[in-house]
Amino acid sequence: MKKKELIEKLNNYGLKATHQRIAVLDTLLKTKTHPSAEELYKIIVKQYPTISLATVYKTLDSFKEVGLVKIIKTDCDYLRYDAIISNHFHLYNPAQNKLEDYYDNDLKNMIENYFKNKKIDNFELKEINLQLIGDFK
Amino acid sequence: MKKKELIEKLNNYGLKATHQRIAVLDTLLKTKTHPSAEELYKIIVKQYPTISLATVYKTLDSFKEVGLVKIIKTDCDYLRYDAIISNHFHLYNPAQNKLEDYYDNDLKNMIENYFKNKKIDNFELKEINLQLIGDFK
DNA sequence: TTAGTTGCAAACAGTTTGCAACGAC
DNA sequence: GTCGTTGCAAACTGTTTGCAACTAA
Repeated sequence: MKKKELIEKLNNYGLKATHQRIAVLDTLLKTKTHPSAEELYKIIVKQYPTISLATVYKTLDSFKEVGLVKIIKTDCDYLRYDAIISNHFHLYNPAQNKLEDYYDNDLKNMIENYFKNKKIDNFELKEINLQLIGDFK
Repeated sequence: MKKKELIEKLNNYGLKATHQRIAVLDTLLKTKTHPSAEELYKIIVKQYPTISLATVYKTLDSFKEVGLVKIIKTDCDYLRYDAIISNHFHLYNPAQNKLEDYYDNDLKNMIENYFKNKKIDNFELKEINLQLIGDFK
């Protein structure tokens, strides 16, 4: 994504387009591993040596607040971030600590249809959070 | 569950039946809210004033190692524990931080059948981790 | 110009660890 | 008696915060 587009995206979400935010958003969009704040920081600091880890945290928190990213929790002991593109699931392997996106509209539709017919007592479903645990081959 | 049964259960899983472990297992089985280590500690310490928080952590970790409990991660910033009884899903509300078991064999079978026919490329599915996010009424 | 953002260092929360005393087997 | 477990305090890790300096709009 070009710098101009990144700025536009930030503005669309009501955020000032600072260098730091542009760098974080750019890096997060480019990184497919669902990185932690620290991982993002280590990548960004190479191009942008004055950025601080706290800023990465604050930036990710702002992004989360406006809905630009989601937090993913896995078995590992830090938060991972997911730049939101569309509704999807995750594949995860605890031993490798590897997390991948999994797009499957059939599965998504199947589950959504299931809950159109079947209502859960005393619960109004808003969102489905599905992690598929297994081994990458 | 009676004390005798608790001891038996611990032994079956290869664990020495100490007072502390009996208390933690007993409390965890009785508590339906999927408590954190600290919550369990606060309950147990009333009956057993000398137990320490570190012991609760160590105990829960032993339980996890042998497969007596599972860790559940939600939006909240501590770990919650689930005494394993059978395969089930979870309902979760982030605002209330409320987590409930959700048993639904139809849903479970539907998803399992789906993956009998549809294989994921380069991934061998072992386990399904499903959280239903929404509002309790 | 100014309200919001950054960077630093210090604080924080939940969890883990080292180790001497203890207890289950 | 032995070896694993406990309890304490201290350490650790990831994350958050307070605040003065800075900067995008």
